Amino acid sequence: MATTPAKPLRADAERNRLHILEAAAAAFADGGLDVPVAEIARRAGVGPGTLFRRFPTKDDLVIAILEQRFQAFCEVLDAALAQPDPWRGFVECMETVVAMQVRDRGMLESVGERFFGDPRVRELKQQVDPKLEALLERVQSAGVVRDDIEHQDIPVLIQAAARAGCVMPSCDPELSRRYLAIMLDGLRPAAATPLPVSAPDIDELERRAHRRATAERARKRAHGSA
Amino acid sequence: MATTPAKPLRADAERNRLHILEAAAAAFADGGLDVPVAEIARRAGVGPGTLFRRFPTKDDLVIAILEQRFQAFCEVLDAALAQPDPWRGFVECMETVVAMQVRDRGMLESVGERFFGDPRVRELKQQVDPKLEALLERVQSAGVVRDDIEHQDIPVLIQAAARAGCVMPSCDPELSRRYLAIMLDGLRPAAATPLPVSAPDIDELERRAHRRATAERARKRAHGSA
DNA sequence: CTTCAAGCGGATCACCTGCTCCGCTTGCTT
DNA sequence: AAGCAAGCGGAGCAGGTGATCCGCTTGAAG
Repeated sequence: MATTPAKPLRADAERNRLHILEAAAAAFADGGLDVPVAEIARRAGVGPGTLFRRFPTKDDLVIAILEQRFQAFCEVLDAALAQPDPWRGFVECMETVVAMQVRDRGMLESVGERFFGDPRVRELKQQVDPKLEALLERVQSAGVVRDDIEHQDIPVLIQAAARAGCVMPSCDPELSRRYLAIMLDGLRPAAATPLPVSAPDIDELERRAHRRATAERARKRAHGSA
Repeated sequence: MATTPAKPLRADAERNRLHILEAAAAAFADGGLDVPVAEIARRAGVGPGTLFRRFPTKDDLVIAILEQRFQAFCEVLDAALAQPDPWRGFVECMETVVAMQVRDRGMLESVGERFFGDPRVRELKQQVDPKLEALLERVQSAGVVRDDIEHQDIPVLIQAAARAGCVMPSCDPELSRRYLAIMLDGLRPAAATPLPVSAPDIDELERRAHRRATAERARKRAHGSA
């Protein structure tokens, strides 16, 4: 999909593209999305000009990295669905994904914060959603997860657990397992007190976020030209 | 403590100081810590110069606001401890504090992220810690919260729940109640599967964070002068 | 009322960051 | 080997932000 749809890149250019992607993935993972583009270019051994010809915007670069991450997410979900024991599959999936997020500050910041509502990210999510629904349906049918959980809750809980293990600069995957365990216990039918609020309408939230972002951008342009 | 220890401020200056604090509290609450200082000054109806004379650094301003917030937190804890039913006191306290955090993006970002490890914030936390321990001790003695929870877990869970309701730009206090409810269910003794990881040593994490921040600052100065 | 230091605020600096431009280089084609 | 377009990279631009400086204003003490 992202691989050379029209014109085959020159050999050295393609090599550079890969270097950039590699450097960006590493930089975002341990520095978050705030790492300067110049540093990514330096790490990749190219000039800023080269980077920006390939990825005209910093956002484009982030999205490219996110595509990789979502693909990994998909694979984890498939593995979970292949597990014979629904509960074990579910738990292992949650643990793996949480660990992935903790190790990747960029992912953490982008999906839930800065790129929430971005159309390209929404598309990536839609690719994951059905698998998520299947995973939840399976554990609920087996009676090992309470019925008032909905599939939109899962990513929220994943992010919450990941963040809990990320009390700032020392992100600790181990620690997040502790809080994930508490949340998982809260998902069992035994403990369930009825939930006080219904699950979020993610679509609506995303639309709102996107509208707001667009409006903000428009406001800034207007400010500039006025 | 922060109130005029040495020299009484001139009347108009004191008035301005209060305006600044008010404006900063509002701005941080709904814009996060990234709001430009200039905008706070504008909202307060003063010039940037005035603001920086009173609060020489943006950080100083943030800390001043945090002092207020922590005091409010203390009051909520006292109220919870006054509740005759331990569990109800605990739950109401958690719900209130989570709601406070959701409504105040600045608090959310500062305590767990940007100011984690800051000595002044640590001091504020120490003022809250004993109350937190008492609150937890009470529910555990009553047998309504599992025993393998430790007091350091509480702020982490609060932050996690608050963040869960903050899927970016539309922070929704209602939504965070849903996820807090799940976590609270996970705290009941009934559901408890043994926790896989021990509670964080917050002190150690804070020391590490502070050391890292100091090192980073030193690195930048060196870069500047070299 | 006079006086004067404390206070004010905006122009300005220093710096950082995303992004662009353009003269030079380099891989592919014939 | 030669020619040329695709590619390169660094100098530099635009804009935004924290912080400062300095000439003017104003509250309050005598």
